[in-house]
Amino acid sequence: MEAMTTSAVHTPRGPVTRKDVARYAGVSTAVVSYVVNGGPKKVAPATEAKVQDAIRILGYRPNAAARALKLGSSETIGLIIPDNTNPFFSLLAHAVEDAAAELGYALLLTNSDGNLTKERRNIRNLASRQVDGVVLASVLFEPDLAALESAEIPAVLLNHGGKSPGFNSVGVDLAAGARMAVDHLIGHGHTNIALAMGTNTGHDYDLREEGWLQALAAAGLPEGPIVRGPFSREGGYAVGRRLLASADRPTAVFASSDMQAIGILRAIHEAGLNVPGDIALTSFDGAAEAEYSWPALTTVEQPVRVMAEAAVGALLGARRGEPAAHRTFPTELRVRQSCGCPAQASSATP
Amino acid sequence: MEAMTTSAVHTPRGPVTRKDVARYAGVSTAVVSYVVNGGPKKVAPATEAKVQDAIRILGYRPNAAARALKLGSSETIGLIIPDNTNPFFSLLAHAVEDAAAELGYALLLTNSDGNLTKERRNIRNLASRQVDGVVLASVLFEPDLAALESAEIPAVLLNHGGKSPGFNSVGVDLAAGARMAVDHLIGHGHTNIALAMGTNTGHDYDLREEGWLQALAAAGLPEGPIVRGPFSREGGYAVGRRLLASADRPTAVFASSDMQAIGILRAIHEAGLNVPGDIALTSFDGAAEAEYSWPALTTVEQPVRVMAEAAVGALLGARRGEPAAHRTFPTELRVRQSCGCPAQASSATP
DNA sequence: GTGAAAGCGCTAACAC
DNA sequence: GTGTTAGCGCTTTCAC
Repeated sequence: MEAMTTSAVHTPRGPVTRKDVARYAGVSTAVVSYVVNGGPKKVAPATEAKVQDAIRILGYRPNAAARALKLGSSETIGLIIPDNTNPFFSLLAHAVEDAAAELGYALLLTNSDGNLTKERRNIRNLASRQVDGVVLASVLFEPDLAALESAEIPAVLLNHGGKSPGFNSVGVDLAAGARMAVDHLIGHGHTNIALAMGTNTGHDYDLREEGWLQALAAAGLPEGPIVRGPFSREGGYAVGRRLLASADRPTAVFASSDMQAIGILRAIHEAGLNVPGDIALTSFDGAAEAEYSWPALTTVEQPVRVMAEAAVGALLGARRGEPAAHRTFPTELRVRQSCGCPAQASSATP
Repeated sequence: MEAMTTSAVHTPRGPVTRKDVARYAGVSTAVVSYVVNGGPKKVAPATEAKVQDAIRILGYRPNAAARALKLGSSETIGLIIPDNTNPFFSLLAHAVEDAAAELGYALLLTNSDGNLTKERRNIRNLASRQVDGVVLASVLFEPDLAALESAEIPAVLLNHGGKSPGFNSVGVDLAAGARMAVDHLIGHGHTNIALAMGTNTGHDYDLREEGWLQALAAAGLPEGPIVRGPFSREGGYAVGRRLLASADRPTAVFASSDMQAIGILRAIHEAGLNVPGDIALTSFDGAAEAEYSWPALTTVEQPVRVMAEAAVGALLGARRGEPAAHRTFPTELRVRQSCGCPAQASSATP
């Protein structure tokens, strides 16, 4: 007698597949697909209910690998950044994750550690994983996207000048942002304004440097000293010490990233000097950390969330055949105290 | 005549598959597999060379989805954390990514934003994506792992007391770490030591609180004030202000995370008070940011990289049938200046 | 040492 | 509205 086989149906061995659901609900596997995906065919309400019950009771979850194989899409996007430990990139990663999740995509995170070999390996790895797109903050100005191209995987470059036609990119106007920060310092009456510039592996001329130059020139001010070092707290610290030791110590400095500014701040404190009294400081990025340094940093904020949404949008747009484009977003000056502006009266009451 | 069909072979339409490689190399698809995977069968050196050439020339990259479907493993692990923007978690994410990449696994990053609904959704999502394991820093003390269990996906809980037998977990001895931090403050002569405790969604009694209590009791000191707030800079700031406004203002405070300490530091600075002169401070986690605050934070450092490696190891071990276990790692006190210790002479010379 | 072929779970023609 | 079925690209058993 077959009467007891229902118990076997209740507990299929191993993971539950669409076949188990179909059997349990007494329908074909196609119908299960239609229900799960809401199409492409319509299903009678009664049937749908039976299937939904079966899914719930059996605890069925579609196998994403099978789906990816069939569809040629993993519903996943890849992110390649130098270091997700850097506040700017961690914010970006979070924003990209949110934007992707919103559309049902998951995020594969990879760090290149500013290392070209790793970046290449990550690109290849993501390509073989059938990601539907890659957001890349490259070490290089012209990254090697061959692996992605041959797999027809769209990519979007981050904070890239957009000089490579044919590639999607999103970024901010670095020069304009830098000008804002330097102009603000000029507005405070400074005439000897240094630049602490971050150094990248292969990038060419950074437009923040140009912005600094432009602002100085426009105000008829002489070029201040330039110090260069890594985009990191440590890099900023080293650069800050050099600046302090120089003969014509500047009265203000524009740092190309918040992390560098944080390091510079430490160097200044250690020297027993005061910010902004002895040296004023502005920087770039708008990291959360910049709001809690002492004094709080006046910084040029990048609209990271908007940029992340645009990046994910561009990726998915590219899949639908939209042409590559460069999208530039405006930055905003977050005025705090490191520049010399007075502290706002705190609205919080203890 | 078929002579010219080679040109068609050279440029297979669409993505290159293992079949194209086989045809080009004049072998069967099985042999291509053997070569790509280094087994399970041996291949003659000459044949192998032909296949490797074909792979290179055609630019073949294995399809991970097909492989995942066949093998039942995506060679991917999932990470669920409250917020990858928090330095502790961003460091963890980086370390997990490294440990996973080392073994050929990729990392699917998800943020729960401290939100139970999102955490659940992320768990289910990762389960359906056939991840080979999940590292979970849960909002709850007893997360709902049903989706993972039914899919037979191992999980490892992070910084979980290890009270749930049957679950893998990795963490540090929170009480011992807290004791270290508080003992150090006691060593500086403080007798009124407050606790700034972070609040989690569903976690029960946090052992850092117990450690603080134990240290005080062991020294015969009275219980200091406790203030509670979110594990964030903002939370710390609010809590700091409350502490400063209280009648018997403490002369020292132990904060349960670096982020809170950063916020407290701001509150103290704004009040025109001095750290460590007026109020000494120690905290917990060992974030990079703690080294660059002013003054630099004395903090209990968690060995994040080691923990990440252990977590990934446990996941893969579980796949091989190893029993679940709780691994506890030692913390270390990074002595800097917020506690009252003198600054080390800096070894760097500008 | 090499090849043929079954089948992983799913989608979407196409037939009814 | 529902069912049948052909593959997506890969791994691996089994035959040779």
